[in-house]
Amino acid sequence: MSDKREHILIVAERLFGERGFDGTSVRDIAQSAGVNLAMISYYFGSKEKLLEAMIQFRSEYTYGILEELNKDQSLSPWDKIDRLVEFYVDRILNNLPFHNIMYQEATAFRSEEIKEKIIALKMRNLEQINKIITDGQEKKLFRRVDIPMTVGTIMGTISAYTQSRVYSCNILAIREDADDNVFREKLSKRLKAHLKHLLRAHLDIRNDTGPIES
Amino acid sequence: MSDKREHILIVAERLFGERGFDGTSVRDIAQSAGVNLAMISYYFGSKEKLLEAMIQFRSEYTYGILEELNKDQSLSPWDKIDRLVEFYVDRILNNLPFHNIMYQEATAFRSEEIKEKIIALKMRNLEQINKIITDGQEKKLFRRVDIPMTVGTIMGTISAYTQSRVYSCNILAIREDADDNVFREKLSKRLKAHLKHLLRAHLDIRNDTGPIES
DNA sequence: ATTTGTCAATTAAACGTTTGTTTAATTCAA
DNA sequence: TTGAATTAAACAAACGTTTAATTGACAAAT
Repeated sequence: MSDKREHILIVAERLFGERGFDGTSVRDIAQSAGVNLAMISYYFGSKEKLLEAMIQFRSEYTYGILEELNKDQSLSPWDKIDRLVEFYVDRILNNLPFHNIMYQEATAFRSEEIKEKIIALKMRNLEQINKIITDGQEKKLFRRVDIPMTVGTIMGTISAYTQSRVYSCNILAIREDADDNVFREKLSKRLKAHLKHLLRAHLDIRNDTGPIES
Repeated sequence: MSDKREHILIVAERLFGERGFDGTSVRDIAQSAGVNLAMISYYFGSKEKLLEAMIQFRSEYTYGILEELNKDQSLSPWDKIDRLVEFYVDRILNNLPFHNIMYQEATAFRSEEIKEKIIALKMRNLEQINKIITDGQEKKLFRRVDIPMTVGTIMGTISAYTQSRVYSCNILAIREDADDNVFREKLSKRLKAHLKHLLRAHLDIRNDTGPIES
């Protein structure tokens, strides 16, 4: 992929993430990327094809990481859960614009092709996490839980704090105009701790106790 | 509020939820609502003001429910958690378009006024849930957890399954073109069961056990 | 070594739509 | 008869895309 093409993709990713797909014009992208307006059509064919190319680009970039984690025989299921949490929090916080686009696009109408790509991506990830949890169940470490819903909890919790920076800054008790790295660092720590804590209680087979004392 | 004004709001809500704010034109709204194009400006002033009016409308509609739940002395903290889950799942699933708008708008750039309104709404809800959980902690039923993050987990888990119908249908193992009521019913049951299960393990003070057996 | 040919890269300009909003005239009810 | 409700038409601006002309680099031919 040529440097210029990739550069356009990265700029567009940031803009889409900030202002949404419809909220970003081809002219905005061209100007921010420092290229002529016509180059977007020249390289990608259309604005929508650009979005498809972006998803493709990022998918390839991520590919295989979950699979590697799964194959690693030296890690216990509990280790893998911790690694999973760390991986997802880091991955999402370090690619906020792209993640926001995926979130927006999954909801909005848009082309069927794009929707299918996003869903295929989700399904593939779900499959890998499914393996980790069922492995833990077979080893009598995890109790029986609703696995797809648990995945939704992980992703949803992270997303709840990445979609609105102002809200998150309120929760984290930092200034809204705080440095991006400070924001990411604080949110990352908080999310990882909470999710590990949550999943430990949720998955631990020893917590299959009787009814609640109320 | 006049009937026609309200009717426009409801129609716009559905369209915004389906196609996004930018993806819906004023002409789309006018046509779907069966009113003249100029009536939107006449009633609301502008498309953006319409969105503000919509948020106001729905906020008033919800107002007080969480507060009532909180005040109810006859319910134990565990009861309140269950009620909370049921309330939120029902509330969101029965107002999917509006909820999707709130999600989209919180991320996208848009006007500061709208963002502030959404955040104020979130903060108010957080405050109520905070009361429920701290009450449970004082009564030695709940352990110490990260409360804002826990709220994020509840909202995020629900949102993860409301933003993409196709994905959710895959998980629920139903046809994508299934009846809306069937979809809502199935998803509602699944989400409520998972969230109650999850929160029980997460909050129960008896689960403050030692290190994990790995 | 210089010229020529070729094709991709790049440009400014224009295309036809669609956008949100406004205008000015008309309808309608009180 | 007064004022709100409603309408069709028009507005300028912004949109995504296309066009046609120009530039630039590099291989082939002289």
